[in-house]
Amino acid sequence: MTPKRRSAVARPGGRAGIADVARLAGVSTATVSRALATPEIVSAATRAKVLEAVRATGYTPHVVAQNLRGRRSMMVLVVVPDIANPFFSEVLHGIDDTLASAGYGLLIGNLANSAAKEGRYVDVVFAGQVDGVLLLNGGIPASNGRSLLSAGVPIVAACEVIAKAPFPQVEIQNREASVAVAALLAQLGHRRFAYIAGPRQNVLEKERMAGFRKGLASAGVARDDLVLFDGDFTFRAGADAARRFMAMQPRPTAVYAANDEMAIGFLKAIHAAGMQVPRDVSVVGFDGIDYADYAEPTLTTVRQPRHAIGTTAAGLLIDLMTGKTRSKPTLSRLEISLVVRNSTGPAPGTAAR
Amino acid sequence: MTPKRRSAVARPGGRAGIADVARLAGVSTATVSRALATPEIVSAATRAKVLEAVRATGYTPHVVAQNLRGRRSMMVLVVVPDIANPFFSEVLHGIDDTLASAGYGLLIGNLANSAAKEGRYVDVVFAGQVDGVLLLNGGIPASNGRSLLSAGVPIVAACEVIAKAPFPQVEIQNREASVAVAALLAQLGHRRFAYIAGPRQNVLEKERMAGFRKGLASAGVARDDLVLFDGDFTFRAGADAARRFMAMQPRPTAVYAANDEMAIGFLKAIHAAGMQVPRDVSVVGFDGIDYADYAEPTLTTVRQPRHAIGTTAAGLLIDLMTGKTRSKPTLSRLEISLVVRNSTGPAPGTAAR
DNA sequence: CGGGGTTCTGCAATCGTTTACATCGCGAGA
DNA sequence: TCTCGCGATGTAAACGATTGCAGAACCCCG
Repeated sequence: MTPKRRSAVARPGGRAGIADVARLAGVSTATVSRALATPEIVSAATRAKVLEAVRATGYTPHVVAQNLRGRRSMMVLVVVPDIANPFFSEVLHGIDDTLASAGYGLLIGNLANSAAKEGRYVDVVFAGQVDGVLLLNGGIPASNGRSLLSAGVPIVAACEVIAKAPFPQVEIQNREASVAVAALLAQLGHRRFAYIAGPRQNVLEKERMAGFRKGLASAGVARDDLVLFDGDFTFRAGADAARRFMAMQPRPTAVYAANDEMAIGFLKAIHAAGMQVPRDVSVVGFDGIDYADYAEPTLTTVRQPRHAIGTTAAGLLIDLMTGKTRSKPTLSRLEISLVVRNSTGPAPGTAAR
Repeated sequence: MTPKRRSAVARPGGRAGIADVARLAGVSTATVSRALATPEIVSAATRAKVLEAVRATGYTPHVVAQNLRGRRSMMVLVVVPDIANPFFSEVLHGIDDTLASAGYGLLIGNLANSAAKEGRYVDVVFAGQVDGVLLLNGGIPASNGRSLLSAGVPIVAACEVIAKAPFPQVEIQNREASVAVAALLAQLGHRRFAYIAGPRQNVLEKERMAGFRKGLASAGVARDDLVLFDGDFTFRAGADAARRFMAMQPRPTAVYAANDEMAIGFLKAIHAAGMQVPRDVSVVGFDGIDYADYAEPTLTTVRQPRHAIGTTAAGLLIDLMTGKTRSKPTLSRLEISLVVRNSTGPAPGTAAR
């Protein structure tokens, strides 16, 4: 008889749908929907009936269906170079906090430092799976000719700024911080320097190196008195630099690394070779990861507001997604602070002041 | 005239839909769908026409709509205690690798060590937003009375095993490893020990402590010769333990920490107080995070196959989601290895052998 | 008692796909 | 020639919600 009959409480196999609730409450599905989405427009009596039925059935709206109709997914894609990097994981944390409290879910696009995966995430965006994208990778991903830009989805970039990008970006004062590092070291009496670089095409790297150069120049240091080591932001790169450093004669007395991991790798290797920090050489890092305060000796570094970078970027994206603002190429610059710890000291042969 | 007419190529405002493709190719939407999903059942000529139209329109299937019809979301929720923890981020990496290559997206549920957020993620699951859940937090989340278990979604747990859970789990040999640590230390001549614990209710903590106790007992160490420090898996907890350690007289000669971060925090604080490792005290950690090899001295630790934990768990979940297997309470145990580095040495007063 | 305005509710279209079922055309076997 | 079978395609009903529109019920007032 009753064709397509469903149990009044819940379908045998699955979850309760809005129709089940409607039937139990004796109203239409439209009313159920309204009772939940805009309670003020249904009568108190009806609302009570519906809520009771919702309770009885254990109904939860099916988000996928809501999204389809509403043409939104309440989901944000975050493209991150390396999820295992402690710097990014803290930024992610900030992003998650802000997004979650606005009701958005976080879809993680981990590049694992292999740019080839970018295409996959572009497809995700074109497939309408997300309402916005947060780029932490310093580039605009593309997939067989389609740029992410043409997907018509709000975008915000953070950490690694993208030149001429038509959307808001959040960055920190890389250059200013590096100038300050140079000033600190010069003031301690250092005259010969080394710099452990990140990947050369990386924006952060360029800014940090440029700032360091500029700071040294203002301190009257000759260009020749700065030696460069190549690196890739890993512990190992720092250790490798240390080996090359040890082979030099005379050696620089102060080393600035483009991030903390390389600085710590350097510290470790230099120690193993029998040198003392900061007696023989001063070392400065960048980022302010937790571990920097537990290195031996504790690392002087530039502390980035990692959590704030995340919340700021996420906030900008939410404004874009909700239509509160329109996408414009703006640049938010967050302040950083130089935290001086025990890996820096007076240059060898200088009287402690 | 033509009611509801759409541009033949793409709607002015938005993306091309399957109807646009169908119109351009001169076939029905059903055929377009089939040409893309099951190419072998459409004629070669039609297939070519459709593919050409797809190219011309730049059509990408709308995943949300596909999901609605297919009653799947191709999305997995991972509940992780703390995304910023380097241990978990590497596990996540493994999970991501496996899931991504099977076409699943990764939805991150970061607890940020505040269990209150659990409820939110349970709701996500009940809302049909994910096809499966990966639990790394050692508990089954619930939201106002509804347990995740009743959501009818495949679940796999990893890292922190959940007692009597009705689904597959992946863990490592915590107990065996701790026995091995005890044996190593005893063999080095140590007789008085300290253990820096994790949160007492944590399963890993219980296993590690139990194993250590067992190992010490087999080595003939009296129960009184083990002192316990409380901790919570952070650097700071290790440093705090060190302060209490320094105040003791006589002091233990070997310290085992339930994870690497605490071991490194301990190392650091002990050093700052003027003691030498391993001359005055030996230290062992657990996890094998990258930092451990860059601590001063390099840390002896138990290395977990973090990436493999992730891939294994994800693999089990995929089997469940695709119906290849049915959920059963199984336990996969992954091997770990003891990596002996420079933070361990003969007990003070023992002749180096 | 009728008219006009609220307030609440229901009907049905809609979002963009997939897919069960029906249909069509065509070649082959009877 | 009729029928059967089969491959290729189209039609339309899902999937599970939201929402524009219109109708019903009610209230207030003249």
